[in-house]
Amino acid sequence: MDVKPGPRLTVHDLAEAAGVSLATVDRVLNGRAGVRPATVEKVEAAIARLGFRRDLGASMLARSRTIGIAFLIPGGTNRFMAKLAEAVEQCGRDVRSQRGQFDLVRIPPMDPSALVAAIEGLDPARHACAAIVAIDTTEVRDAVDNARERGISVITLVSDLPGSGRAGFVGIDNAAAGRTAAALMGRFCPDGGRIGLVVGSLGLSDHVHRIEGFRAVAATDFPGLAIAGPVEGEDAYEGTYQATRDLLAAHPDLSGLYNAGAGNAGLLAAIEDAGLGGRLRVIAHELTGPTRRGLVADRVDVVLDQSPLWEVRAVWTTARRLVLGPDALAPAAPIEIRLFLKHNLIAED
Amino acid sequence: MDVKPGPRLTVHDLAEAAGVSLATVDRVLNGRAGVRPATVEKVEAAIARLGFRRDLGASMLARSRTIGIAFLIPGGTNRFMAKLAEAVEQCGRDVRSQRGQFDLVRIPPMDPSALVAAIEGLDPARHACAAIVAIDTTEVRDAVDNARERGISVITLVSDLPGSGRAGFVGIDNAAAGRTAAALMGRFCPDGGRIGLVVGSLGLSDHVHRIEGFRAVAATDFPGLAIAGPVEGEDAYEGTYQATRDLLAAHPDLSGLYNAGAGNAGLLAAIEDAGLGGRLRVIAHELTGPTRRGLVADRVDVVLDQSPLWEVRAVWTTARRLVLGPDALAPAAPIEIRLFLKHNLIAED
DNA sequence: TGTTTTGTGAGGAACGTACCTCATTTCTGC
DNA sequence: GCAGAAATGAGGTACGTTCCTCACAAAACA
Repeated sequence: MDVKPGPRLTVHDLAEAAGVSLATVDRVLNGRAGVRPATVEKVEAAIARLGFRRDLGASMLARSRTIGIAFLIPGGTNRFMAKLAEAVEQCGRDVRSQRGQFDLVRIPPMDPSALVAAIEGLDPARHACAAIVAIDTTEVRDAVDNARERGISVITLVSDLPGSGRAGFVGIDNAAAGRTAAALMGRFCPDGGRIGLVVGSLGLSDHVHRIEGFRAVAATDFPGLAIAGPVEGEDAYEGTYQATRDLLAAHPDLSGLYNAGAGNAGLLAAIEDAGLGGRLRVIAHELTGPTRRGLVADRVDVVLDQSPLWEVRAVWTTARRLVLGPDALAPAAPIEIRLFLKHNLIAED
Repeated sequence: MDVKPGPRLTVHDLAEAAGVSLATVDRVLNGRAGVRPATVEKVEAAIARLGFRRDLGASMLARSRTIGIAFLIPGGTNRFMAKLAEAVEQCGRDVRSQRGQFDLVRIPPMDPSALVAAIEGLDPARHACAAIVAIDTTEVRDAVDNARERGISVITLVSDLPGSGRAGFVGIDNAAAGRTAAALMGRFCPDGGRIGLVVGSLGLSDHVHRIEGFRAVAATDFPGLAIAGPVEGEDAYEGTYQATRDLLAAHPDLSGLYNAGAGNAGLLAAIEDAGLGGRLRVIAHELTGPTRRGLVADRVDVVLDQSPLWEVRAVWTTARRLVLGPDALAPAAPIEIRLFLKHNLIAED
């Protein structure tokens, strides 16, 4: 598989090397029917031998097709979702020069019916793909399967919908995130103690997986740790404030809090109002305004983050692969769990 | 700046909107001379108004030019450099469909003259850019400036060469990495103690910056911490083994080690041979075989990592911007300091 | 043997941009 | 008002791929 460094390898060279015509090469390359298996093999052998990769720019140009992706992102006050929406806008600007077309739709948060309605309202002619932050209910699952039949590939984003007909998932391994949080919390509380758990909703699979991961490592690696909760804060200020306040009141001995959901501003306010600021180990998710300020002020110890921008880019890569075929492009790298302390904070991205 | 969703915006539309001819639009877009400032402004206003972005694929196609990048990567046993070389190969395969051509050259490690010779041997006709892992000496600096004059843009990778004519730097903020390491080490050693510092060489600016960052935070935030070293391990097994062994012998009271360089296998072997395995807090750089195994075996507490693959991709983005102009493409995001504990380890990338 | 069916070849027209030549217009300085 | 320079317009070709149509050959059927 030695690759010529000289003039660019084209489909013409490939046809010649395979001993077939350009038309046949094209049929093989684009998976069109009407080619004998033996001939397909000849062409594929030549591709491997020459190390041929089609010119993606020319390919997209000739197709004269833009890749439309609808991003269905929950609205409301959730800061992470706001950052995600921002990332869609930013990445959307960048991909326009690669024939990408992102459309951002904010939908009511925590509302399966609204999500279903949004999915069903999509037009396959305009959007080859949809990226959704899944809510794990049967109706959503059905809507995803239905969209697939209508010709819309659905990619789940941040929160997955396993077992459905989604074309892919872009997001972190939430169980691993929960395990990591537990490992850090265990280190930060060497004398044991009780840790309070907070989530947005137990209907969100990402939050549930985090809690499960946390519990698992806490039980095996740090038997000295006790657990309270989880309580649900609805991923918003008020709900999280109240849930945290009640949790702190019920367990005055708490030595740490792990918020697997959003609503960090409310959580931190409740801690402050209880006069516990700085005396609790706090681990939270997503680097946003409140968590960033919390790190700097020593009110948050560690933030686990998934980069919205990377996630949107991964959706783009996944969608391109769906349209162009898996051979045209390398798959998107898995999204990583980023750990932030006060000292390795990065500038806004 | 409302963007039409309909048919794709082309240079023709742009010409019409600006009230000029296609030729003039072309002259403005590609920075050619012979256009009145007022006309340039008209075109740029139209670009902004329509939100025009040229089709990168068509652009590269018409240019009929491939972007050649030479990667000058140190050879030897350094595992990180091996991963970097691997990333060049992998990313090189992917970018071929975008008219990229990566050439990997392994050069003798820690050898400024070899690096200089490699730079001077580059052919501007073949390589528009060179990515080098810089060694901070005057001769290297001169070679970079010289290459620039010959028409080769040099991008420094991993280790920077500030003040030289390099076209950009791709790598982490090493001082911030050192500060982060110190913050973690301080938390892990709440009772103070002495921390041993190891580097590959004090001639490598990245290692030096890490040490400086570590010292700064240790001094201000953790006055209880004392420091031994740094000792130099030459970024290889034997040197690092001996340097660590001597350090441990000279300071039997050591409570932690921070290796700002490579040679982690040697470092861990020396710890094990001294019978200190598991009793020292160890913070190291770069997620490679030895550090990964060290994490799993509880011999390494934290690994700070820069992703070679991201770095190579960032070089590609930077090089494309150099060739296509800064407006054609968003700049590469800064490389992040990744923190790995046992629990958030990722699969090989 | 003739007639479908299926596989293959030949050729050409897009796609959006770059870059070339040549003609024409508009600005300079005098 | 004129020569000369500078700015602009008009129109073409090329890049590598996709996707057509049409013709022809080889296999399958009767």
